[in-house]
Amino acid sequence: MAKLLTAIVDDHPIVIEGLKVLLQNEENLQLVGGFCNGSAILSYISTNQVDLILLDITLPDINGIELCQQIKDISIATVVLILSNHTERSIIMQTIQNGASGYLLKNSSVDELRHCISEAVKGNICYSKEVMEIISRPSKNHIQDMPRLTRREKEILALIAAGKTSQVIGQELFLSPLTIDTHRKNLIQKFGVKNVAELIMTATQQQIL
Amino acid sequence: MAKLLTAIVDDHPIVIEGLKVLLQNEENLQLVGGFCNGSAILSYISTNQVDLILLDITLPDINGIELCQQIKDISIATVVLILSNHTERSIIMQTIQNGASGYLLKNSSVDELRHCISEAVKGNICYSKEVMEIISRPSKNHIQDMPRLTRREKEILALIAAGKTSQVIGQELFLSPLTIDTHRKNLIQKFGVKNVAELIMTATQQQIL
DNA sequence: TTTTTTCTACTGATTTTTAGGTATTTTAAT
DNA sequence: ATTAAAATACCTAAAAATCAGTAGAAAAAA
Repeated sequence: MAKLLTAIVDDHPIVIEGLKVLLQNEENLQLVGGFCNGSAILSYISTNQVDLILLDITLPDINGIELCQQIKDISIATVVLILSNHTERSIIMQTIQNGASGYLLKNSSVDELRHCISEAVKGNICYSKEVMEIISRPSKNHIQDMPRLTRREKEILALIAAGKTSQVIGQELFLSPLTIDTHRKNLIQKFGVKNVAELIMTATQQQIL
Repeated sequence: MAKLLTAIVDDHPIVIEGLKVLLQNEENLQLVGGFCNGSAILSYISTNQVDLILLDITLPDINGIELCQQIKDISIATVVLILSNHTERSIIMQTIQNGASGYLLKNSSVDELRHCISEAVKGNICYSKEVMEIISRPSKNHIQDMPRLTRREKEILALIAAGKTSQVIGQELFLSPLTIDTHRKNLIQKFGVKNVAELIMTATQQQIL
């Protein structure tokens, strides 16, 4: 069996170097490189074969969730394993939805990493212990998932978070302030909150802002 | 010259392992261990000599900023170098105030890490390039430091973030709603924002909520 | 092409917040 | 013991947000 061509994508050089060393002794892995951003790995896989990618969510250019999708678009056979610090249920789910084969937190043990890699290349989906708990029994912080927001809603949410009133937002977007009020109302309803204070709080917790 | 006895404190095993390997070839360093939490390193240094500690801010038990102080209380000669992801000016300043000899972001290059270690053990304070920029020319996100909030203000800020109105907060704290309005006003003024939306946004960005 | 979703805009009433202040009491620090 | 800071509470008035609806036009999906 040929060695798995493996790439690491993480914005922390130290993590990349660390993972490289940790994995260089693995019998069935062949490291092809470490990448600090999304475009680097995308351009690499367009011309080179990569069997396995260890992918971080937080990257300087592209969001890891979308990057996952783009990787699978270019190379459907490449197995993507997420290695992230984000503990939000919705983020985990989105990555799997976008074709990832597993999700580990960075505080996973090295054994867990090894195990998940071997499961993932077998075609199974694999989570680290802690992630398994997050997706199984939703605890206090992970009760509600992120509501689906429309483009306009996201735009207006950001402007509200910047402290702008409906009047001002209306002027900026060339819309009636009454329209902004409607969006405001819909945002509050979608998030199931009582007012903007709670709205902004919830949205930031869910990484929307 | 004897080798520097060096410890790594980070809640990510992968980072610990990575740093270990990266530093094991350094001539003048002798790694004494990796620690996943604050109490582990504290109990270690009470009975063992440690010359240099690479310290993360986010830890499962104790906050790294306070841990830094506690380390220096036990062993004033131990050099502490912060290795963190937090880019908030106030956090950086607090660690230095608490006795740290330098601050690096985790996306620093390995060379920068080496350089900062050598500077720190010489007795100098050393920052990575990016951190230097944060503390030198405060950019958009780091303009204002965290204002000093009183106990009451923090308490009320949290209740506002939970979506409660002044009426409700007043009832809960057995205070006049007018008093809550005053605190609300003071919070908005202290943070230099226009309304609660921006207040909550700013407060979360500065890790106060 | 039809259906559904999103975006737009409105009415009217009510609640809440914000802006300008002032002022007394309590608590903490010197 | 004195000073400074924090916490309390109030007034007036304007601005903004929230609630509870409806509804047409545009865009996207089926």
